[in-house]
Amino acid sequence: MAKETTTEKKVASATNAPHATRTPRADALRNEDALLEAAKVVFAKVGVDAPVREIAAQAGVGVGTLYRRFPTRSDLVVGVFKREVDACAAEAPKLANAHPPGEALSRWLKRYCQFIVTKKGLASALHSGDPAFDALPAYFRSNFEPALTDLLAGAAKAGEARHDVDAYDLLRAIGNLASTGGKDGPDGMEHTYRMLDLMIDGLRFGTPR
Amino acid sequence: MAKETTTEKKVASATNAPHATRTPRADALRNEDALLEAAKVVFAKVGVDAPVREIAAQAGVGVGTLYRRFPTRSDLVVGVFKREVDACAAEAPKLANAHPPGEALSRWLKRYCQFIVTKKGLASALHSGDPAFDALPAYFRSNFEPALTDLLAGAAKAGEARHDVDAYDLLRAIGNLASTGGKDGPDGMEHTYRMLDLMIDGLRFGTPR
DNA sequence: CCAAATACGGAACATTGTTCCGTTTATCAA
DNA sequence: TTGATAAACGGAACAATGTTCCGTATTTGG
Repeated sequence: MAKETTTEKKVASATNAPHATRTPRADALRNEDALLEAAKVVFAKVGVDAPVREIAAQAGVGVGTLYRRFPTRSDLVVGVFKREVDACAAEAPKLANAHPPGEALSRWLKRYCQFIVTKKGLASALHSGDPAFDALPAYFRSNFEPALTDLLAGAAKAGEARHDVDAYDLLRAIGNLASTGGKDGPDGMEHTYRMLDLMIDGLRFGTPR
Repeated sequence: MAKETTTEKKVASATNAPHATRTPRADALRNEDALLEAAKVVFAKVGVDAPVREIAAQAGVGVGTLYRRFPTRSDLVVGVFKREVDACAAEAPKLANAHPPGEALSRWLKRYCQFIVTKKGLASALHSGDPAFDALPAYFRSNFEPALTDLLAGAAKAGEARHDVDAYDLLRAIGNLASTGGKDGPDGMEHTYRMLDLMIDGLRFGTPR
C-alpha cells in the first residue's frame, strides 16, 4: 500500500511488454514433472495421506521445491488427479486410430476401469470438504465425456454399439462398478472385468449383425 | 510375564473374589463425563478434527487424563457418538409417556433430525476407514430401531400411523433427508422440518379418521 | 563469460497426536 | 481420624508432519 518508489526504473530492455517473461527454467519443468510422477507412485503405495517429505524424496528434490510448485498438499493431489485424467482421456483417440471402433471402445473402458480403481483413495479425498477439490468433478466429466462420446459414436456408426447410450450415464455406471468391485476382491480385477464385459455385451444388444 | 512374587499376600480382606475391585474414584468418573461433554461441544464448534488439547482444556483436565480414558482420538469420537445415540434413543420412551402416540412419534423424529444434522461431521469420519468406527453403524441401529419401532407401534395402535412402515427404512429415509438438507441451507433447519412433516403426513395416510 | 533472475535444498518452525513420569488425591482399613 | 496405597492427575517431552524461510546453486539472456 506504500509508495514503492525506490527502484522503479529498470529500462525494461528490448521489449516494451509489461512482463517480458523469460522462458521457464529447464530444471523447474523437469522437477514439476518428477514431482507429479513421484506423487502418483507414493499415493498408490501409501495413500493420499502420504507425508510430503516422502514424495519429495521419491522425486529427488527438497520439500522447498515441492512447495514452490504446489503450495499445499491439496494442490499436489489435484495435480496428480488431473494428470491421470488427462492420460486416460488421451488414450481414447489413440485407441480409435489403432483399432476397429468396437475394439477401441472396449479397450478404453477397460483402461477407464483401471483409472477408477487406482483412484479409489482419491475418491474419498474428494468428499473431504476441502474446497481445493471442488473443481475436480467437472474436470473429470469435461474430459471423459467427450472422449467416450466419440468412441461410442464411432462404434455405433460401425454397427458395434447401440445408439441410445449416454456417455455420462455409462461413465457413472462403470465407475460404480469398478469402485465397488475393487482390485482387492477375491480374484483381483477379474470380477470387475467380467462385469465390464457384461456391460459391453449390453452395448451391442440390438445391433444388426 | 515374570513371576510377580513380591506382594502377593494382601488378604483380599472380606470377599474372596479374585479382584475385589475397589469403587472407582469419584474424580475419574466426573472427568470422564466432563471429557465427553467437552468433546461434544468442541466437535460441534470446530469439527471432529479438533485438537485433543483443546478438548482437554475445555474439560478442565490435562491431556494425560484424556488419554488414560480414551487412548486414541478415535476412541473419544466413538464415545461421543455413542453418548449422543443413547441420549436420543432415551427420549423415545419419555416422549411416549408425556404425549399421545402420534405426537410422541413426530416429536421424536424431529429430535432424530437434530441428531443427524449435528452428527454430519461424524458421518464422514465413519467412512474414513478407521476400524475404530466399524461398530458404530450397528450401535446406531440397535438403539434407534427398537426405539422407533415402539413409537410406530404405539401410533399405529392409536390409529395415528400406518401399520406397514418399517422402522429401519424410516430411519434411513429421514437420515438422508436431514443430512442433505442440513442446517446450513437457506432457511436453516426449516426446510428439513418441512420435509419431515411431509413424511409424517405420509405416515398417517390411510389411517381411519 | 557475466550479471540478474530463478530455482534449489533442507534446516527451522508450528501444530498435533501420544507417551511418560513425578506429584496429587481418593479410598479403605485400622 | 488417619495413614498407607492404589489410582488418577497434569503437563512436559517426544515424534510425525505440514509449511515457511533463506543462503546457496543453477539457468538464462546478452
